[in-house]
Amino acid sequence: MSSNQLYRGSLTTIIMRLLEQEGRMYGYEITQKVKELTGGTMDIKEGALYPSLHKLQSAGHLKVEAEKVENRIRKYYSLTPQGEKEAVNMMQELKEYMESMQAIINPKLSF
Amino acid sequence: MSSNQLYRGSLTTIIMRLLEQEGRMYGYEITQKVKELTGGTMDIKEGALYPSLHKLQSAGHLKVEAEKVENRIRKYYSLTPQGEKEAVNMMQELKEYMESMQAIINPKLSF
DNA sequence: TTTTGTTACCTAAGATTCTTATGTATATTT
DNA sequence: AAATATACATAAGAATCTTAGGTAACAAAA
Repeated sequence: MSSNQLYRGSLTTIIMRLLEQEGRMYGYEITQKVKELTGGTMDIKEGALYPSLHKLQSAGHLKVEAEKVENRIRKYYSLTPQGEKEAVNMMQELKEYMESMQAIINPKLSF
Repeated sequence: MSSNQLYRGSLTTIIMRLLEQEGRMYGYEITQKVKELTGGTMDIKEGALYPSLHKLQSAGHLKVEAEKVENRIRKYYSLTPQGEKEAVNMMQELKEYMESMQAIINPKLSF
């Protein structure tokens, strides 16, 4: 009981999961990847993304490397070892949340 | 694009869905039903539930009938006709959100 | 050539939605 | 007599979002 992220905080889970899969991404790339994967349904706002990245970084889950590409700065983020563990936890919590929602919206008939 | 409830607001969706299924429920009953359906994983807090019920009511999605049962007041909520429509919308949005999350955490291999 | 669009970062103000804490009251169980 | 369960409620604070703005480089269109 009680350990309920419920619906909030999916953005951090999305970030962590994408970095787990891709290894290394920069902020803008994350917004584009999410649009691509969801067929445009999800639109990560920069006003939400950048503060989230910074928070994950200061929590020690992400590390950052700035690079100049075509005369523009990119900040590449990747998981720290601690972040790898956290990513696993977040995925587990998301899974539980999804299963809980399924149980509510589509309950097993008890007979 | 842009129409993203994302993860927020699942509580209202849960309330609307349960009322769609059960027809008529009171607040405390909702908290117990959610615990039961999710095996205790989800614990709806009263501090979140009651304000949500009141908001849904003033939005015209719910109607309420107070009854005295065993010398205690219960407030039974049910969907208004407008609420029935809204419940369908919310379920559709939840479905899209769930599919989007699936697409992100478990992307189809493109080859 | 000026404006618009894309890439790429950022922050601040405000809105929304939650948790925690607290309160009232009745009934049952320990 | 005290604790637990039932049943409602609100307020303060925390967390997470949207909206709106800002900087800057480059490309394409008007």
